[in-house]
Amino acid sequence: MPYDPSAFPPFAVTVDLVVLTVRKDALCVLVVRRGEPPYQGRWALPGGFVRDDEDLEAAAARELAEETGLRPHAPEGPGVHLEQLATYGAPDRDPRMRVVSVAHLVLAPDLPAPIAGGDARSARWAPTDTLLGPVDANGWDAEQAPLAFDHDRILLDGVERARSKIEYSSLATAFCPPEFTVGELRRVYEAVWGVALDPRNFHRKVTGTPGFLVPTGGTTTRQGGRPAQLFRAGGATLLNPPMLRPEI
Amino acid sequence: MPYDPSAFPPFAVTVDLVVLTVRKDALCVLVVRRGEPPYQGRWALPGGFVRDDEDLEAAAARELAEETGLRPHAPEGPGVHLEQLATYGAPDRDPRMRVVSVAHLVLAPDLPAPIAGGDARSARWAPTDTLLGPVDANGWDAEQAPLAFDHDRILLDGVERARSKIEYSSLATAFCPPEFTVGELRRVYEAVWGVALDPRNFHRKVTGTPGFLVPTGGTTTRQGGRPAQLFRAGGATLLNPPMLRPEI
DNA sequence: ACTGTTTATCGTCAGGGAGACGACTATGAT
DNA sequence: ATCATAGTCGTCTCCCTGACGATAAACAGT
Repeated sequence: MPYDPSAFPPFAVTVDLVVLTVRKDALCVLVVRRGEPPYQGRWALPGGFVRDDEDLEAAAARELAEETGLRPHAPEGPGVHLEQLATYGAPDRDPRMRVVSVAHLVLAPDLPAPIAGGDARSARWAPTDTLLGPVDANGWDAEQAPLAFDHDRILLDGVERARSKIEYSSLATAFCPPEFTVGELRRVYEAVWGVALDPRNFHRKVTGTPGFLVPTGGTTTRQGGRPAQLFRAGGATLLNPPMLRPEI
Repeated sequence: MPYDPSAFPPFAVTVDLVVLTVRKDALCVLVVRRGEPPYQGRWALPGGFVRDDEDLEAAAARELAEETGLRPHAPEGPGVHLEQLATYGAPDRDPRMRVVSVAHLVLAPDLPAPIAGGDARSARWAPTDTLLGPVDANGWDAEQAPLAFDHDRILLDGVERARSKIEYSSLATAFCPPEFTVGELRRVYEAVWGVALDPRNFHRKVTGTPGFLVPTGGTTTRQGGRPAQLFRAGGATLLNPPMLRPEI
């Protein structure tokens, strides 16, 4: 068909962020409170419009920096991991106009300050299990009500992506500080999967996979008990054979 | 920020299709020849604009029907499989305007007719290896030149998605007719992965996985040799433990 | 009819990895 | 000193996989 600007409908394109971290042995997501309609007062995933001259991933990185002050690193480098998740474009997902949102997934280590940087909107870390399973609870706290728009679905997809990716990649280290112990890494897996893992078998698995962990020489007792060796993430990005997620 | 239509730039949103099939023991992709600039005369992935009231997946299904006459089935049902692949939105990916394309992946069984339905554009099945590795060849046939726009990248991502998904899901059956033999299924894996698999171990694996294959009772000799049992896809969608892709 | 070829299918065996779990070590808390 | 906590090393068994031999059932050609 010939080029005709009237031949296609205009869309708004946004990026939404599923920023996950592990805090106090729980998988948490960054949510912001909406200041205006629709869904005023409800929690939502952070996000914003893609600019005219901006790539999708650049827009996601910009929004991330605006909300958290974090900057994504190169793939698999230590620190924040950013990847495209999926795109959501149901015609009625935003009542104001036709919006297509390219969701991105961010995995970050536990941040000391609640949220650095950020704009005027209030933001917080919300445990994903209270957001994803609120229907099971008897009372329905407005604080725990579903997220705005279709963000519940986006969050669910993001959590499921994280759960499956740590099986066969070394991405779980993205939830850890630059130096971490085997036990801390195990608690990441346990928080993301919501299961208990055998410390001895886990230790054998991760220390026996070449290139996964590199000992730094130091030790720490920050978890109590016997001092544990400190490691940093090795160069390996793929875990083969994968870490097995226990049957439910 | 308050709602202001001038606050966001307008985008065109399209869907592009990576339609894969296995023909003559080779992984092939559906490509169409472009009739107008840019990239006039070059091969490209089929696709088109998302309509104003149309969901993304519905747009992909519509384009698929227009190009091939195929209709996607429910997930994992026998027949055509359709899923969202990724979204591509570099500012300069289309010289005419700002276009964000939501690519979808389609896995189809070998179709008897080259392309049924379809519009005026010429279409064909192209082996993916000649499209993805043309730089290695000494001569550079225009027929084998890279695809238009960023479709080479999209194709690469689609092939990689297919390669990894048949590891841990029963999706390889989407490349097979409703009834198929173990050998035919093995040739699908061999074509998609580009490796040779041991027929005996493959047979043990697929017939020993509960819910993967259901015998229909019939046999066939369409591949020559001893008659083989016919199966159809069982209800299982996940393969656990996964089919192991041989090391390179 | 016999032989070779092709494909399907069953069986055997050795090695690797994972689950289950015992044992020991090195800290801090009481 | 004793206990609780967490880390680390070993062992044993089971299951899965890779490698590969052997048999079965069709067809093609002589």
